[in-house]
Amino acid sequence: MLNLLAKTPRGTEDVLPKKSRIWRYIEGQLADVFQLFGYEEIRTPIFEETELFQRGIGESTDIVEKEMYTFTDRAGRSLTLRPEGTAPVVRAYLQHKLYGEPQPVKLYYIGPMFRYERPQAGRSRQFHQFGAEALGTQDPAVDAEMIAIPMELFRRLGLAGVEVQINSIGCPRCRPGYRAYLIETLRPSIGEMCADCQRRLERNPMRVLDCKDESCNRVKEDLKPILDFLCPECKDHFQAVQDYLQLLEIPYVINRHLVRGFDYYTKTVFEIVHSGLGAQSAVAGGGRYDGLIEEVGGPSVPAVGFAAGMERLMLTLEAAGWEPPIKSGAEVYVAGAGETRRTVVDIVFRLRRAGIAAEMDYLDKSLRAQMKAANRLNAVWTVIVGEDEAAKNLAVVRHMESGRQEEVPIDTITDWLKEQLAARSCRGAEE
RNA sequence: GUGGGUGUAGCUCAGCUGGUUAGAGCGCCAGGUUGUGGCCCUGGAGGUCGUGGGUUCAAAUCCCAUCACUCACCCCA
Repeated sequence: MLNLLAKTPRGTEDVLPKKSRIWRYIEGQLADVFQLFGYEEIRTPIFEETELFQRGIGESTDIVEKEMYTFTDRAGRSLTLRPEGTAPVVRAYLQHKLYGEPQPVKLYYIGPMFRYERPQAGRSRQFHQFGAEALGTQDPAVDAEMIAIPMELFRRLGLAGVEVQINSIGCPRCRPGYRAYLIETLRPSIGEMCADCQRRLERNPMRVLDCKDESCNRVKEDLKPILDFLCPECKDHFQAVQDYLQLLEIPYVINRHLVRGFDYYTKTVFEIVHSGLGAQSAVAGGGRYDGLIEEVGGPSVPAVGFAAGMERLMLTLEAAGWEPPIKSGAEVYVAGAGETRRTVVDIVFRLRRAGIAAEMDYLDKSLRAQMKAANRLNAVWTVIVGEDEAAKNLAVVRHMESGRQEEVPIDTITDWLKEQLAARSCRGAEE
């Protein structure tokens, strides 16, 4: 269909104006919500030392094993396009010794992430996440905050039908016991499990809980949940997170099979899912990672975070029939008839300098075609400059919705329109 | 990496079992109104039928390959 050169690489896309308007709207709401919750923005590089992700996310995770965009620069360093946002934030926390500042440090980010995967609905190779990290506290109230932030954003956007799922996967003290339990209990019947689970049992036994294979699940029916194995500290913490969620009136369900793919998680893990997404049902996910900072060479500092997918969020909004509040393309269109080019250009630029969005024709079109364009742009007013009137310093100003029009002196047109538009937005604000 | 589906105009798609110059709706441009939008009417531009090969007198249509897109698995936002 198209020349390969006239095409974005697989798994990437251009965001054209129709969509970028939605992006900007959501990004605006996002900035407001983060501000309310006390988070400030951090912008980290788009690539990092490969080792940061290997150590942070975990050598045996799918991301590190087969999904990273890794390259060698001219000096022979191994660099990787960031596949997620937490490790870079933790790196920045250490690099700039933010642990020396008042704790917790609360940061948010938004930007592109890269994973080499087969694209499908809600999944691409370059995608965008926004997320937050709170470093330096183990207060379960912050765990709840990580769920409350995206929920508040969704509420503002009017997105219904999301479900919060939470679980606890314990800590280095209690999780090994559960892993051992799983391996011990399942190994005898390993032959009855699906191929995926046989592999999972070696690599990441907790993953077998998440399997969808029917026959395979019969073997696991009687398995005890990890919640039965939590140490007192983890148990209390999980209970406290739930208490806070109830206090905040955020509905949630406990998903005992929720595990998540990164090695760094401890205690609380959660996902926010939406049915409009197809197979990739999570719009947001996150959890606590009390061991990560130490793992990448820093002090032992507890932390929690979440990340949400921009494209996935927009898919859910689309599925729900959501439309962004869009401003019209131009407030005023200036049309010309006859030899009036200079006057038209003059009026347009004066309007723009006065802060009024103004547009004109650049293709020498007929007046009729210019009116069509004004209509398409949703212009509130159209200024029609005719030869005869212009000679008398006059122009016709037409209110597009009502068709009402009158003659206004050209040199007062900016103020006249300013007044009209201001009156209109006042009325709009009252309604 | 594995499996399924689909590639015809800018967009959404017709084109049956192969048969002249490949169509519709929407969009775009122009005109109907030589100085006035939305509705309506008329006309126009725009297509290597994804690409390459094969079968055939003849291929958008059948066969093969390839590429792209798409959905799903694995995994994740």
